Amino acid sequence: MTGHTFFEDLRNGEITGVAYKNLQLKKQILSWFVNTGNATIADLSRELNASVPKVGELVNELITDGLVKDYGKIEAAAGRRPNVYGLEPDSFFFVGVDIKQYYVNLGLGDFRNNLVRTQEKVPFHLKNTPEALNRLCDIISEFIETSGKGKRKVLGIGVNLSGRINFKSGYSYSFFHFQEDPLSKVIEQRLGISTFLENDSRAVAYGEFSSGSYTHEKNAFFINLEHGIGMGLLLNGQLYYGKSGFAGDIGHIPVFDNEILCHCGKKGCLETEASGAALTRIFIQRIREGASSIVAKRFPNPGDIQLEDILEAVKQEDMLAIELIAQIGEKLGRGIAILINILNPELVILGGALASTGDYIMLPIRSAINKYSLTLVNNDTRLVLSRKGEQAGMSGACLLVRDRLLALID
Amino acid sequence: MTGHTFFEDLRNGEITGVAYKNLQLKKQILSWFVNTGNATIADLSRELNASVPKVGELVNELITDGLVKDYGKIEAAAGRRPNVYGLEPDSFFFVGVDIKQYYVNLGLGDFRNNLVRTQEKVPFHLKNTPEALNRLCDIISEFIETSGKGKRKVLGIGVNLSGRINFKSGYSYSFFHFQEDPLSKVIEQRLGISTFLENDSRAVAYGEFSSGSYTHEKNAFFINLEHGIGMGLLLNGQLYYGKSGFAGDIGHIPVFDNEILCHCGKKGCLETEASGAALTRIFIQRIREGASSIVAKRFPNPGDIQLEDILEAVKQEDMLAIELIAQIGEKLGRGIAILINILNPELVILGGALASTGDYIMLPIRSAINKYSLTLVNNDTRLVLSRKGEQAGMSGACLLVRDRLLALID
DNA sequence: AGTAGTTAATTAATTATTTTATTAATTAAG
DNA sequence: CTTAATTAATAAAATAATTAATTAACTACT
Repeated sequence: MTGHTFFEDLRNGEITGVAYKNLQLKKQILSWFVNTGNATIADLSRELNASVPKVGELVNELITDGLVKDYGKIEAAAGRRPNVYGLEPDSFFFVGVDIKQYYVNLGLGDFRNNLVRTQEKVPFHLKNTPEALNRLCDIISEFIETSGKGKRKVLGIGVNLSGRINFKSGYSYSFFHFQEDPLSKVIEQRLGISTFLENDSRAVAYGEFSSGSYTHEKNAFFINLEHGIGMGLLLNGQLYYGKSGFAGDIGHIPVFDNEILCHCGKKGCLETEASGAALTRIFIQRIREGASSIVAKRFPNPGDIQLEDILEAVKQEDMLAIELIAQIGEKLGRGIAILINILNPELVILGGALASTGDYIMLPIRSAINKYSLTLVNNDTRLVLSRKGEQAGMSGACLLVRDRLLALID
Repeated sequence: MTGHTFFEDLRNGEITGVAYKNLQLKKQILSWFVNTGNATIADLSRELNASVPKVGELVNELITDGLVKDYGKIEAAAGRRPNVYGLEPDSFFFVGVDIKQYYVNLGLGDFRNNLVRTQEKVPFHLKNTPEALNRLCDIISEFIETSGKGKRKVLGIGVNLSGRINFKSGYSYSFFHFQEDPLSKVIEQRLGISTFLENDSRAVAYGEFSSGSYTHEKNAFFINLEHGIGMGLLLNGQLYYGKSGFAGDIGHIPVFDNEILCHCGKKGCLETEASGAALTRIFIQRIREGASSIVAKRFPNPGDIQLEDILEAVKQEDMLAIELIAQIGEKLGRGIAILINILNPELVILGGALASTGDYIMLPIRSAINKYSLTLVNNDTRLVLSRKGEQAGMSGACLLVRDRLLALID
């Protein structure tokens, strides 16, 4: 016993020798609780290759720090019943902020990946101005104050932003890059709480991968189908960033021989024909060419039609919308087939607004994958729709902050 | 001191407690020597967070086992000079077998990644028959016997084979899959030495990544340009396999809208227009259409022209060959641009037969990458030519066996 | 050349951890 | 209802590791 708390030790870079090893073992214990769930002293001792008294001592210290809880005795086939231990959900909390184009979702997550409070679709217009940044900070600040847990109980804030993000430096290259300091530091100073920035698709991906059904998968994609196309990659069981954190940019891979200029400045990007933006563009064009659709009736000016309207129309079985979403799916499938051939994943999760059309987009994607990727490889790959929807963004942001602060990931 | 050698402990799965921890620390010490080079006791103690006496004890045990060597004292700015320790090259050896279409390269590698003996271009025709397998075993067996080191000194054999390989099970899906047992086991039983199978491009990639210049890179591709296109991926500092070991299949990603049937059964594969095979096909076709080339003179029947002849012609500045290799490069570059966008690597190494044409293929690739991938992302990426050539295959095979047997990788 | 200042290696002392033994808690069988 | 069997938790003993102290080896400066 050093008398220092887990977090004090963690922040102390000078820690060596016995204290260092104890800290490492504590991290392993917490990591086990996070990834595998509750466990007995005997379980931990066996799995982490440490003696029972040692594990018992460290677990007790973690209980003293408020991070771990004794969940009481459990059933046993025979013999004395063991106590199980696990994370203490009420010890500390994390705030996940999921920034969309026209609104923000905020979630307060506990240690065990439950969103104890959420505030969805808070009006906010994502613009690259100091005013928008101020407004964002105010929204987060008010959310924390009204959450009733007290600011000191909030260990960290995770912010999901679209575009290229370098999470290590905390810089955003697409929004709020008008000051010298990295964005994460700016928010941190405004709110007085540790803040981590993350690419939105990657954060959602982390939420999906860490939640329930998919914790055993080691190599997976999460494909975020909104106006643009984003992706989060799980490779060898780790979130993959690439050299500067720009990995996963599937939207701008050159796969078409078209002349459509993408907003990235290049031609032939996947996004030009297989994104929500492309769907909207093509839909409006077809309406203007005289195609019939239930959407057309509601909009005297076809230019006013939004992506949401088209997706709504799919659900109402509008023929034009269904036809076009299938086309988009077919093209997306070709892009995904490329990835499957290269990375041989076990799981592909489709999420984002377009994924809400269910089989209408999923089946064309599946058939394109079968057509364009090698059977031996794509047989390994399960294709599923996200079932978490908007939750995944907030939850992923909270999880990333938790796991970074506990130094379970780097 | 348990009295057991490192390898005995390693094989003993039942090992627990103190002995287990000592074994782990020994692995870390060896790993340090492998990846970072020689070190003093003090260095190791600092880096591995273990005390000086403990490290000293374990290093001495490793010396007793013959794995580690005392390299004597080194210079120091002040104070008593430390002894440095490192791998003992002569303790054990590994055999790397690089199987090509019409020949085999064999190399005997020591603990420090030196090929102490090689036997290149041993005639061998890669066919999917028991006879070919027998001949292969004979070749390996003779190489070991004539190497002069004694069979007992050979710790393992690494075999590189093209096509899809599952290294964990030891199965090959493209060659020698006519028996029930995995191929690695068959060879192992024939020769009496532990054998590991690996995809050829991945093995070469490992050789390149582990050798000298590129040990600091964490995310890199090695692209193997032969008749087909293969790739080895290093992601987050680890060789990447995907779910079943099929990752890296860049040759069959669908990027063209052509009608050329690939040998994989699909259309539009990158290989159909951007491989050595495509180069040969197009070259012959152009000759038949009446194009002039120095190669044409040597072959009354254009159908007899081989890839090697065309590559030779490039070096002699044959205009047709140069024109076509640039075309191939441009198309390859587009495929590589896709990968760069998705994986944001820091290094791309071009290897294989086509890479021997140097700038003739490299420059078109580079310009296509600039054209098709995002500047922010491709600025991170260094594109280089392999300088190891045929050596990389043998060396990579040896390294993979070494690191697997030392349990440095899994 | 001698000495102060450094750093390595070794040894001794101390601290920490694991192992073993013991006690406690529980189930199932007789 | 008692006892044997089983497993957990705790305590004591034995072992092992670290830390601190010492000695050794070397440099540079006076």
